[in-house]
Amino acid sequence: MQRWSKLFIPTLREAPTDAEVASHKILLRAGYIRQLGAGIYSYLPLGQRSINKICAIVREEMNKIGQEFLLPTLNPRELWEESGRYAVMGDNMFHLKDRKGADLVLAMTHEEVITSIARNELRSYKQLPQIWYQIQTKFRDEPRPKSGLLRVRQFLMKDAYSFDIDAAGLDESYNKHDAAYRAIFTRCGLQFVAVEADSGAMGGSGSQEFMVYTDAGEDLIASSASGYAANLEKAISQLAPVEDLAPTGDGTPELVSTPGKASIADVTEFFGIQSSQDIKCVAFMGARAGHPAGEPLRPIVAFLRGDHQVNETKLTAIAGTADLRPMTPEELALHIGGPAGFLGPIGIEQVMTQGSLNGLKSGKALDKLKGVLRDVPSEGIKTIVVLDLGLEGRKNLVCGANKLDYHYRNVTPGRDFTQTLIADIRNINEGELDPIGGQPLRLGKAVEVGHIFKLGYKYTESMGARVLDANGKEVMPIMGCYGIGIERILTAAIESSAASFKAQFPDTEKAGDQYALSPTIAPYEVVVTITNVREADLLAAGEKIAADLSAAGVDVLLDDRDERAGVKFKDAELIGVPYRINIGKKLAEGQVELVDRLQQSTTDVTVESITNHLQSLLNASKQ
RNA sequence: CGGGGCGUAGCGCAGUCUGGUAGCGCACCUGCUUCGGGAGCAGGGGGUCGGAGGUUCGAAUCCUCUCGCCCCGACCA
Repeated sequence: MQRWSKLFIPTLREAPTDAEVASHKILLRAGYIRQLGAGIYSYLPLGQRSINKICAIVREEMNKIGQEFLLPTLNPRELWEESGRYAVMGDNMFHLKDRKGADLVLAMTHEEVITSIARNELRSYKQLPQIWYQIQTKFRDEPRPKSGLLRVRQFLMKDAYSFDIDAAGLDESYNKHDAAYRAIFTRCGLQFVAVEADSGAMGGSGSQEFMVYTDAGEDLIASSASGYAANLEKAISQLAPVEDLAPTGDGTPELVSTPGKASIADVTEFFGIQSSQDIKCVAFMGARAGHPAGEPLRPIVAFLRGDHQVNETKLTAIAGTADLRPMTPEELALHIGGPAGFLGPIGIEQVMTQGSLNGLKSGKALDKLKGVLRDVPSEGIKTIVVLDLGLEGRKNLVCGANKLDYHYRNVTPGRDFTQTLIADIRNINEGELDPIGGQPLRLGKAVEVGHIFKLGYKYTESMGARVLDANGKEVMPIMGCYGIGIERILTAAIESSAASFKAQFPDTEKAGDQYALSPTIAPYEVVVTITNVREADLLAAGEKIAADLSAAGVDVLLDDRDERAGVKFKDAELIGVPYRINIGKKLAEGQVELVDRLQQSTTDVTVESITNHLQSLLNASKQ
């Protein structure tokens, strides 16, 4: 049992102006954290207790599948040069020199350190599989730290790495982490979704992010009732059928004068059509992925339905570029042949047309095409034309004529123009149906609390880790990596809870600061509030109840401060503890009040039964 | 790195335009009263105005430089 009167819990009545998001304000006001610099925070006793509880849960679950390490954060620069990440990380990594002038870095993650241990120690397939993890401070020189503990430069991360002899083994290690992560987040009281993630340039075979919906998040994810969930960068949907326009005249493309009609809205109004019956053109220049700067940029033109938005991550992956930027007017004229507002697919000189690669949509053929695109040098390259899947099979569309103040109608893909490839390159929209169960998709901001990723051979190859297999042949172990942001669990829990309180009491002035944590991660499971410590009966009863609870194994905080009841109630709520026992007037009748902040209920319980009553509540919450 | 905003007491803010040597609320300390939803009255302590330089008889206030923090964007294995 701990006594509030002896503790350091510096609560604030008002939040510092620097705090913008709910969790940041709450963490400051509740005395969990204090800021030292941009993206650098001290964890005060309450914050530390909560963090410790989260770490304990992570350890318990991770110990079921792996072994804990403690690894150095101070790393020699050479180690990161070996893996090739020294250059990749650039300014995102903190650099320093020791007294001899040797270059050191502060580790952002521990793939390099772990792999160096693996290559030195692992010799045989008999030593595999291994799952190694650590919970440590990581450093990232974020270009823009923000939102309290959500995006910081120094933070705790649980990082795990698996080494397996083959892909089947990696699948197993990956699945173990999937299960462990679900257990961890559930025990922490989080409502999460596991989404398919963009595996980036590495093209790994599997990658899942564990996300918690909150407006403070920086990612957009789509999910539906049938269990489909994906990052917007990966999400696909079923499109409702769209009625094609009836052909006019002889049904072939017809040039129409459309003076000044440069926007989708103008054009659809002019023709009296839906935006889904119009073709939108988005034009980019991009550097070929994996090639040195200085190579000429390549033109990439995307065509989508007028009511759809291009997803640059998808387009980047498809086109094999490292990045994209919009074309300048000069580039539009050169590569497409028309002015902005009147761009269209007819007449573009493409990198490849009508070839065997044309029209491929998925699978190995698509991968092959992407490979080919990557291998085409940029010198003198013709335009790469990408048609979004949403336009496949459509007829009699309206599009720009690549001529100022003119559009075409009766344009049919495949008949009137071809493309380099057809692919999914758009953002899904909320309300569209998911691809597996046909349920409406919900789109929302979310924060990433965990990520599991099939790494493959990236590090074992570059850093030279080898073991002998059963045939005595030297093979590379295959790796997976798996991260959890410890502070983000706390932050996400606060954000979610604060948001639901706010939704419930939209009018309450400070609803944004109302929240409650799961007892599993709250700094204390219960606060025993003696409403007036000057009344000997109340004081004695509170002491006894707190002592009993403590003896029963409950993590209890006794508010024995000589403060007014209102102050104590407010403080107890501020620190997010889910249960509160009020020792007050009803004691004369042998009763105390149990306030359940998660259920938002208050019940009278007899002094004799309060310990058992609370214990059963706590046990239920741990299921 | 681009755009915007802000640094005055522990927290929230006023004062800056129109220079005259710093003020309010909360918090803190003392006393009395009060005691179930951030108490009342009285008294009190605390800042040299982010930093440096300059202009001036005189600078929180004007000028120059600089440091820091927040927000939007870019970036984010």
